[in-house]
Amino acid sequence: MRSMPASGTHPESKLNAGSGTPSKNLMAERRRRKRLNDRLSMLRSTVPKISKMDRTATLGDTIDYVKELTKRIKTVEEEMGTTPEELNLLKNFSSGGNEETPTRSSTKLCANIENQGGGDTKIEICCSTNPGALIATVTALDVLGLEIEQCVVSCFSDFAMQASCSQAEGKRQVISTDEIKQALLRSAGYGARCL
Amino acid sequence: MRSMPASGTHPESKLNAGSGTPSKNLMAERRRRKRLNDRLSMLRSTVPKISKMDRTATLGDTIDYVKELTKRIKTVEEEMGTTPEELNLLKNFSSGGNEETPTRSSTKLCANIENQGGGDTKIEICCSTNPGALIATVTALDVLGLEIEQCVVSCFSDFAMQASCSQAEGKRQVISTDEIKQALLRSAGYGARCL
DNA sequence: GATTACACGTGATGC
DNA sequence: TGCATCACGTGTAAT
Repeated sequence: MRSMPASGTHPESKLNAGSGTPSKNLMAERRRRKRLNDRLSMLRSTVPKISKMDRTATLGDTIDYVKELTKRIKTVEEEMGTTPEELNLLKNFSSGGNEETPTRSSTKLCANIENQGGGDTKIEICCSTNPGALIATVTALDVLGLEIEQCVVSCFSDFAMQASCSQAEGKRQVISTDEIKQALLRSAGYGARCL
Repeated sequence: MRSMPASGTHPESKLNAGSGTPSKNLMAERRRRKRLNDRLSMLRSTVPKISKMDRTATLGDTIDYVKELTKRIKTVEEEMGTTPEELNLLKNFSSGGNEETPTRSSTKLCANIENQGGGDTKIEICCSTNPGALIATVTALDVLGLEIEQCVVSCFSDFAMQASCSQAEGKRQVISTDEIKQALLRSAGYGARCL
């Protein structure tokens, strides 16, 4: 406890005792110091791991904490980025979606969508086998609000999938077949791996 | 630029000019100030958003940044908890996994797993249609390191899926059929909805 | 020219 | 005892 460091001489120090504009600057410095100490206290209360009440220690702990947080953020967001392609999908959707298909040159990738009327849609997609293609496609359909009624999947030399879907209630209705195609190509071509 | 604040009088200040043990403490204070400034610089280089080079501003920005980071961590981790059921699955796995199957009373739910040898496994699962059952099952298989080679899905009155899987390389090998069954029942019965 | 921010040296205080 | 940390008042450069 350092407790009230004995401000010693009250305002008006030795040299500028009688002048009219004596401690203008002094007061400013006092305020500055106070602000700084307040910030320091806030820091101490914000950062959980405070080893000592030292100024330097506080700053050091803060640095460590920030680094640790950014690290965690990074890893977690990486997992988030690869695991559910939904976010990327949604983003690509809201931002127009027809920039261009990222056709991942030199790997097979094609899709065929047929609107059967009555909210029913027939899906065919085929691409070179990549881990996660199936899960990405299923997720993409889910995001699009297309419920799979029946599907057949083969993942040997290529990944091939045929599915009959119905438009889920309450989801974004009236999606064009082309939108569906773009989304599926995107997700399947992405080749993102889960976990 | 505040640039080399003119240290003014070199070591040996006005009062302790001739004494032998004069500025012992002085040096210490110098070192202290240096350490503190170093920490401050490290902070400035660690925190991306530095509005001004002020000491107080630096601390303030740091506080804001830490708060923002913790906030993002919190929200992201919350999303992680709900969106991919993988984490729940993995947790259930590492913590024994055989507490009891949460058999979601009054809804159909059954699975059958056959080990075909050579890392090949035949999966059959059937449950009352619930949104997300397919995606949950596919995700679960992915987490288990089982790559789907072929599968057939029907989602009309019930959700039914048959699949031939092969053990993915590098993933946790030698999973018992019972473990697979438990995991699948869990995920399918969960009925968790993505997004 | 007034205000702001900093570094400096020093005395005080707790380990 | 010395060693570390702190608050203080002041000089001074930059805005």
